[in-house]
Order: sequence, then structure tokens, then C-alpha cells
Amino acid sequence: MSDTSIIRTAESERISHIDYFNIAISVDCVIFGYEEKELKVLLIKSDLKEFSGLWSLLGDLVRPQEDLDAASYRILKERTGLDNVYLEQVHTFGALNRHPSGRVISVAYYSLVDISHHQLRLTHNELHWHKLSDLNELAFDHQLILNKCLERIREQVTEKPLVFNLLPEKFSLRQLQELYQAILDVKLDRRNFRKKIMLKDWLTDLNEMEPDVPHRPGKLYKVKKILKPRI
Amino acid sequence: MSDTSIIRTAESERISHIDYFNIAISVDCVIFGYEEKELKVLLIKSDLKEFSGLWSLLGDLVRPQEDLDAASYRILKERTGLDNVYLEQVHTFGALNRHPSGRVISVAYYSLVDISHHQLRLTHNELHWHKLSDLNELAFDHQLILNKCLERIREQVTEKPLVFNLLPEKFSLRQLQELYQAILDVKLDRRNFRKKIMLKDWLTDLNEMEPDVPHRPGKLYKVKKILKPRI
DNA sequence: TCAAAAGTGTTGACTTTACACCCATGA
DNA sequence: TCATGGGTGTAAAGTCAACACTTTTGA
Repeated sequence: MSDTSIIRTAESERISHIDYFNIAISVDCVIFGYEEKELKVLLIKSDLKEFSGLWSLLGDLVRPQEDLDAASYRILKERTGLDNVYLEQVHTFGALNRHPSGRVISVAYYSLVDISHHQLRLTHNELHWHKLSDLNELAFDHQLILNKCLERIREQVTEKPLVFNLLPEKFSLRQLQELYQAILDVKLDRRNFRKKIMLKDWLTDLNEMEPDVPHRPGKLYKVKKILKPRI
Repeated sequence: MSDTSIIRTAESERISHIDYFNIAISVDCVIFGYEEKELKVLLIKSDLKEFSGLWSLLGDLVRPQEDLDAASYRILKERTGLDNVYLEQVHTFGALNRHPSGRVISVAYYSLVDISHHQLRLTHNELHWHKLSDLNELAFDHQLILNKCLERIREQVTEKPLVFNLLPEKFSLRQLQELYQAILDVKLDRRNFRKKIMLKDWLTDLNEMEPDVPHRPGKLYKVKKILKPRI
């Protein structure tokens, strides 16, 4: 890592690094949910005076003995009570003045959760689901982070069976189509959508019908194999 | 960032963060080049005793007053003399024991450079281009980082006019096709390749012919608008 | 004149899109 | 019986893959 041609050891390098141990590293989680045909994101009221009144993503400093992925799972678990959730690293944000307390570099993860999951317990009363379509200014560079994560999800939803993390276990094709429409912000043709999704072979027909709908009920499906944490 | 409901200021938070300022952050650059119909990567002999004899990516600690992107440009510039080069952040690697000197989290970037560029000057005699097809064990988790970057490039080359960064300014369609073949590790049909690349409208016909070839010379092209640094 | 690669189009397979009618259910 | 969405197929357009012959150049 340097041009000096002296052979160094890990120990000598550790010492020479000490000057550099003054950048903090955090993880920010963009936790998406889906409700009322809209994509939502879980935010917490910023507890920093500089951002008072603004909402921010769920984040925390990475602990010295904690893996990055582990930190993101911890944050999610602490805030929602959920484990066993899909999380993916997206990008690292390191602009010099992104944090008013000093140099904090933040690794962004996104996660998709079922808002109606019985296990979901928001553990803080300043924690709320916000419609993506209706967001005010966010603290820090969190709008930037959110945009990047949204972009990533849009790239991935048609390739991988991700969106099922946002839905209850049983769902109809209509619900699934509405979800894709919400994520991609497009209108899809019903017949073509059904053909395409069936071709992917992601779904199992439950031989059950949607209950409590004021019209002809649709069949219910579940996903064959959901993408789960790699931890 | 915490559950305490005391309102904190950036200053008080800065102080409470001090315990956490003991993770170092580095940038590793996967610098790809192309020569003799093969993709190559620029590596340096590891100067750590623990990895003696092994090659490693080009990296350095991020300086306290340095943006992440700026760090990657600095590393590239220091090692190759090149600026004005395409660099993209790919992933951040933070496993606990990835670095023998202590906790070092590394942000990986990839870059594509023209090995024959007149400005290219390798600034260190332990710095060499290695065929991807012919790599030995690398230091740290650098094989992992390299794989991730290669994967990313493969996803992107058909979408964005990236590969032109690997070629001299003027090139023939044969050279371009060989390059795609090297990156994607596939054999492409010449007629289909030409049709497809022309449809993308990335190239300008220079009305010049390839010099010094022992067969019918091909036309030379240059790219219309190369992707350049965002710095 | 030979070897090597340049240049060039068509066909069939497949994928994508657009589009409309009858059916089942609850109110 | 009405309103609502469920369920279904086909044709046209577009994209992709396979494939062969003639031309130009240098040796």
C-alpha cells in the first residue's frame, strides 16, 4: 500500500495506520414495505439537532467486531423485530461533509419486508412507514441513498424473485401485478403479466381462493423459494 | 441513531463516536487492461510479510479529508500516471479478518485503461499486468474483490459504452469484437455483432483503414462519447 | 495465387406487445 | 342484475440466432 520498499509486517502497518483511524463507518438500511398499492420506506425522526424535524434512514455505527452484513441485520432486527429478511448491500457513501458530527462513511443496504408480518414490531415510537410518493426532505444525504437503492431494486425485481419479501405468504396475481406496478411505476398488461410471471416458474398454486373480496376471487399463490439472508 | 430520547447535537454525537473510530477504511482499485486479446489486471507485489510473494490489488487508506471517489482517482493516478479515467464503485468488503493488521474495510472500484496509452507510466517496479486467465493466489480477499468487479463489468458492457476505455482511440470492429469476446468469455457471430454494435450508435466512422495488417484492412472507428470520470 | 480477414442479408425461431370477451362473485 | 375484477388466446411486430459468399490486401 505504499511506495516505500521496506518490507513491513502487519504489526508495523497497524501502527502506521493509527493516524487514519478517525473515520467512522456506519450502515444505513433502506427498508421498503408495501401497503395500499404503494411502496413505503421505514424512517425514523432524526435525533440530531442539526436535522431536527427531518426523517432519516435507519442506521448505526458499525461495531469494531462486527461484520458489515451483520451490522445491517442487527439494525433491522433492533428496529423491526424481524430477522430472516432479505438485505443487500448497494453502495457506500463517503462524501466529506455528509455527516455534521465528523467523517462518517456509510454503507447502504436495502431490505424488503412484509408490513403486515405478525412478527413486525416497530420498536420506537418515532419510527414510521412513509409513502415514497410523498416524502419530505430527509436528513443527511439520505434522499441520495434512497434513490440509489430504489434504482437497484428496479434493476433486480425482474431478474430475481425479490418482491415476494414485500407480500404476505399468500397472494393473488393481481396483488403481485400491483406490486410490480408500484415498484416500476408503470402500468402492465394483465394477460401479458400473467404469462410472463408463470414462465418464470417462481410460484406454487395453493388451490385456494382470495377471501373477502367484493368480486370474483382470484387464486392464491405462494412463492416457491424466497431469497433469504445469506447470514 | 440510538434509542435514547435525549436530543443530541452533532458535537455530543461526535464525542460519543470516538470509541468507534478504530476501523480503518481503504480503497482497492481493480484496474483492467486489454492486450493480446486478453483481459488483464494491474497488480502489485504485496509488501506485507504475511502475504510475501503474493500479488495484490492497488489500494490505499482513505485520507481523513478525502472523498472515496477522490481516493480511487488518487491511487490510479499515483500508480499509472493516468487521470481522466473511468472508475466505478462496486462493493464494500468488510469481513472481520480480511486484513491482518486490524479492522480495515475496503471499498472496491474498478477501472478500465488503455495499456498502450502514451501517458501510462507504471510508477513502481513491482507493478505488473497479469492475464486474468493466469492468476495465482492473491493477497487478502483480493480474488473475491476481483471476481465481483469482473461480474459487474460483464453486466455493464452491453449497456454502456465502457469498453472503449480499454482500447486505443482508433480501432477496428474486429478489435472491438475480440474485446467483447475476452470480457464475456464467449464467441460472437461477426455479422450479428456488427449489426448490434452499429445499432447502438456509439461509433463514428473515421474513414480510415487499419494500417499494417497482413490481410484486407478494416475500417477504423472511434467512439462518439466515452464515459469519463465524474470528478 | 494464396491466405486472411473484411464486408454484407436473409430466414426461421423466439419474444414481446396489443388487444376483447365471457365468467364468477358479492352487493 | 350490476359492478368488479378473474381468467384466457391470438396475431402482428420486433428481436435474436444461424448461416456463406465475394472482396480486398499483403506476402
